[in-house]
Amino acid sequence: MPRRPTITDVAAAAGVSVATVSKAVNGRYGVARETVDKVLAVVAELGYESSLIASSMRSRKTGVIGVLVADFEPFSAEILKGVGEALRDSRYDLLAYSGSHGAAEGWERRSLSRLSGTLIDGAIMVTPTVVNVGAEVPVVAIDPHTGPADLPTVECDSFGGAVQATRYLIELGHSRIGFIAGRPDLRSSIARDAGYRRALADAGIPLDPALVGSGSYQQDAVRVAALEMLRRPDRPTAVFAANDISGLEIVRVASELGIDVPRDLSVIGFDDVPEASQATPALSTVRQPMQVLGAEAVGMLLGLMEGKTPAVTHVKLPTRLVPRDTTAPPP
Amino acid sequence: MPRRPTITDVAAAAGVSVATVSKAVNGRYGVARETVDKVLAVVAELGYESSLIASSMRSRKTGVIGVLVADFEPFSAEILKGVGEALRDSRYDLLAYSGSHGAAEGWERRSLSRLSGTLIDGAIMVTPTVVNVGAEVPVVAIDPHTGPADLPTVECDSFGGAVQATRYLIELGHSRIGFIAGRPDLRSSIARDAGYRRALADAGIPLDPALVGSGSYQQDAVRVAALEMLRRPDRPTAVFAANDISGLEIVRVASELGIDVPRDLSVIGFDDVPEASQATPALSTVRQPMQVLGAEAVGMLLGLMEGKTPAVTHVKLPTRLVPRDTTAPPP
DNA sequence: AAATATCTGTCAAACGTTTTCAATAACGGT
DNA sequence: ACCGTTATTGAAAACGTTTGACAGATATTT
Repeated sequence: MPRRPTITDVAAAAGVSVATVSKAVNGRYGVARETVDKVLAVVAELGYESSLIASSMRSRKTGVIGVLVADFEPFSAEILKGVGEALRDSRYDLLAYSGSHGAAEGWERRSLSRLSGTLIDGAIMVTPTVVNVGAEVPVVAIDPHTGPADLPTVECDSFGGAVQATRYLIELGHSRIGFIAGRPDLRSSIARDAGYRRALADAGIPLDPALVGSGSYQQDAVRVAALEMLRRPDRPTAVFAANDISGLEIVRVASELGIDVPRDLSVIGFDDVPEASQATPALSTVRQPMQVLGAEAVGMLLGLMEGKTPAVTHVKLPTRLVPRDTTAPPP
Repeated sequence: MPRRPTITDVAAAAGVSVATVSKAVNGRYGVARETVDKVLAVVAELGYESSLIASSMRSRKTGVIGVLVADFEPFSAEILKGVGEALRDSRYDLLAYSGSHGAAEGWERRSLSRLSGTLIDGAIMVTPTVVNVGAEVPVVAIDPHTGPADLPTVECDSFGGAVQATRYLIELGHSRIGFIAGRPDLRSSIARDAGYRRALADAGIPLDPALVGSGSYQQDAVRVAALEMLRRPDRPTAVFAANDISGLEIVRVASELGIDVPRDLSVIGFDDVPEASQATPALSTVRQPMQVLGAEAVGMLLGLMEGKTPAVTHVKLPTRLVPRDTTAPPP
């Protein structure tokens, strides 16, 4: 059990004081060139690395950024990827913390308070319900579905994306366009609904309430809504789904009903989850640049951590239309 | 900026010494019942939480377990989920660290050495190439593709799973069964190959080298191999792919060649990635219980951390056959 | 009533750093 | 030779906690 060498060991081996070692290692001013070299040589030889704990203790900085995710699902994973990437060449480490499942109400706040100021220098929350944080460290929220509006936030332009998707269907020639909504309590979901209505209104197409189903982002709810909508004699020729999971389910339902996609029915989703491109036929959708979301959040957080109040505290990233094989002109 | 209260604040407010507070908070023996109550009341009132950093400093324990993942992809995410779940009711926190991408060779070792003994009490490695760790903390590897054999390891029974899959095809009545291999340098890949051969041998079916293609787990390599195999006049009636990605690609190739799956060709994969069940037709496969992998690793690691040398250092989890829509009796 | 055991609580020393400040050495200018 | 700079180094304090040794006070035994 070779004990990890401490700064004292290095100091002894190099014949200098610990203070000098510390300065040399951290590149502080006031150490002779040759002393630095000598110390560094010993450091290399002994394989010394300063203890994150001990240095944090003194300097009140841990060099760790915490990401709170509700769960390790694909969406969070993509964001984590982006965050990790963005952090790669900063001097920060990434601590991903999942409080998911059985956890009692309010775990976000508790986790945050437990970690903040003691283990992390800043936090990014990727949790649907964002807490009104009383944290001692800067916090940025990614795509919060609900929560206080004063928290610095990075999200996608759900409204714009929905307009884009709907308009695309309109431009293909569709005029009977259905919509499967998401969970009515989520901000993004509401925005997508609004975008759909706006695009319709812009094109002068009246909204037919019979073509709006509620899916709640849940597979069976979507199935029910889709079945009902597609069985109508005046069924839509195209459907916009508030997310890809819903979109894929609609395609499945259509195929069960013998409706050919995209010949008889166009379907477009939202998110561009990995499954969307894997499916057959590949789902047309609106891409959320999730990795960019993460990166953006990092940029914002780093700014906050340096004490500067950033000009913008609410970033909205543009979405991109990704036409694939489930959309075509109406029959 | 309300400074977070320290143990000193609590001690002052409760009119006792810091030592007593520490003992009360940590439930140590030797402090009167009513004193504990008094202290705890103050703690609650002030919202005191001990500094992870400071306590780690003294007690040499951080209460954090690190998971090193190569990348935040679905596979890792599932494992993280399992690990997080298993850690939920232990007193440990989870630190996920990704060293992916551009990182230079050997990042695993460096990250581990940087974190170990200073920020984490134990580590789980979910990296293809596992380092010959000189870490100061216990380490468990999950499904290492390569690396030293003396490291405690948790993995799936690739061999058994491959036997299962192949035997299943045989039982359906197939006898010309192809195999698309994975990367020849990975342990799991080799085991799947061996399992395939074993099942064939057990059934007295001679191995036809023409029916074994090398896919390397890469989409285009799989495509080439599959094309070649399926264009043969004596093409197989079933194919076992070393992983789902390969399996899905084979289905795709088959459909391009006008070969109906599963009527004219059965395909079975390995892993049960989310896409497998989403695809149409849904891919038959062999499921790796990834969340269980994570949980198992946690159990092992916790044991190691308590100093006990566990009876088994190499756990092999059973896989489960998941028949879906790409397998059927031969024509 | 004395001796001893049991219980509580406090003191002070660690843990490995960083950082401030004073001490020393070296140097150039007069 | 002396003094004022400047460059380099080391001593010591601080960060917030845990913990072992110890002292005082009660309670128990003889």
